[in-house]
Amino acid sequence: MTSAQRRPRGRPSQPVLTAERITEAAVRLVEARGHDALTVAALARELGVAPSALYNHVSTKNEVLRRVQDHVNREVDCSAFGRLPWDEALAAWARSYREVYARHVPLVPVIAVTPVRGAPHTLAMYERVAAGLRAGGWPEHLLVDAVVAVESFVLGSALDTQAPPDIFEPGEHAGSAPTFAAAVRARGGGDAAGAAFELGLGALVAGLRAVLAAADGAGAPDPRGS
Amino acid sequence: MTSAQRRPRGRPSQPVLTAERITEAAVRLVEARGHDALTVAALARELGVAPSALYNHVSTKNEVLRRVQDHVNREVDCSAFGRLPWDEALAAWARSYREVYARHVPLVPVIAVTPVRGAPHTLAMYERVAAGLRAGGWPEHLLVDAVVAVESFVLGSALDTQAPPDIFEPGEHAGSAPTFAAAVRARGGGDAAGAAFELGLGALVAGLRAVLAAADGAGAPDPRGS
DNA sequence: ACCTGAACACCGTTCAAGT
DNA sequence: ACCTGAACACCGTTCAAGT
Repeated sequence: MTSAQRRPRGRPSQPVLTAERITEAAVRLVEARGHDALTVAALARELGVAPSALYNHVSTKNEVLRRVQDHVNREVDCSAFGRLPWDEALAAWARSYREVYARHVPLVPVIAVTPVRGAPHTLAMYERVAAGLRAGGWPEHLLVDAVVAVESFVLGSALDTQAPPDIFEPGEHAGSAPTFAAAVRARGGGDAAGAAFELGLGALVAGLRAVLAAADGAGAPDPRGS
Repeated sequence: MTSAQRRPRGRPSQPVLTAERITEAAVRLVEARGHDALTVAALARELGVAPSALYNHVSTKNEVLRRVQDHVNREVDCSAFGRLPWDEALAAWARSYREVYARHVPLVPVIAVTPVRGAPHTLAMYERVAAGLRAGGWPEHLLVDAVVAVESFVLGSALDTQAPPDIFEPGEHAGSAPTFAAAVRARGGGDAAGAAFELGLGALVAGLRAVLAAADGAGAPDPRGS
């Protein structure tokens, strides 16, 4: 069904413009010069064609973005599932996921709304996560919600990596926010976004353990410890 | 220091263009016609001036966006702090926060990187949250990380509200993702994004209760229940 | 001090014309 | 079938000229 297959005779000729080639060029461009550099004009330049030529193979720039996003998802490491208990594997997946999207922040709003059909690598990632959670005892009906919850936290945390280190410095209005200002001062230096992510990830995964235990049956211990 | 103060004599004259007025007009525009309608040209039109006139009062469109974001934060309901236990108040705050940013999705990447200095309403929100958590027993050094963790989850969940209902429908590649496809089918219909948010919020808050209990002292029960 | 109007350097996208 | 080149309808921003 590709245009290569529709080219049955004659010499192999020159490399042809395809959606796949456009995606690869877009990934190259983003990796080399960042997301701001990904314009239709730059993409066409990279491929040695006129900008309008691209529209014979993709219908919109957003389609290119969706293809890039699926491509980027291959970088997310799901290998911990099957090797570690589900909760540790989930945390490892979340760490890798966040790291990848911290390098591709403009794709965060894209992945949040892009259907998995037509995004094979994204689908493959979810399959590995789902299989790992099922093997860990998660019931089918809660599984997707649990994945989405972790994903929401991960993507929000990926955005947070872009915050300047002094984002919470209250400046001139410190007097009107004494409690918060003191808490900001008491916060450890260094990788603040990373510390918040680890705190939240630990809490979220612990809470999910409790959800699973409660779903498993009434004999499970009370996770609140009260 | 405002331009009104620098206008000591003469009649009150006509309403003057100020950063505050520009912000109000921007909020009006967004509320009436959505974020896509917020262009410099439309904003100038709303105010009855030439687009270039705005640059006498704000240095960039992004500054307008930051001002709108701070304004929007007033809508987030923090009233549960002081009225309810910290964990319930935190959950109520998170629900309101998500709801507001679900209506202002384009502001999500803005709030994630905007310093609180010069954002008085945002700072006031954090102060109420911080005071509520302190009263609930949270130590200063963990407080901001806990808030950031919840915020990351909230903002990710706000993005997730924009996902189409069939975002996880695997389509033609369902065969390569049987576990995930089955879990998607087993998922309840209705407000899927809402269900994932509530599952994650419950888990995150439960996990934070455990973090606090562990920080409070060695006598606290083991949250894992093992 | 602050507004206007023209201009600039971009965007993504369309489409008639070519081959 | 697919590419080029010109054009379109926008963007945000700058700046000389006015008052």
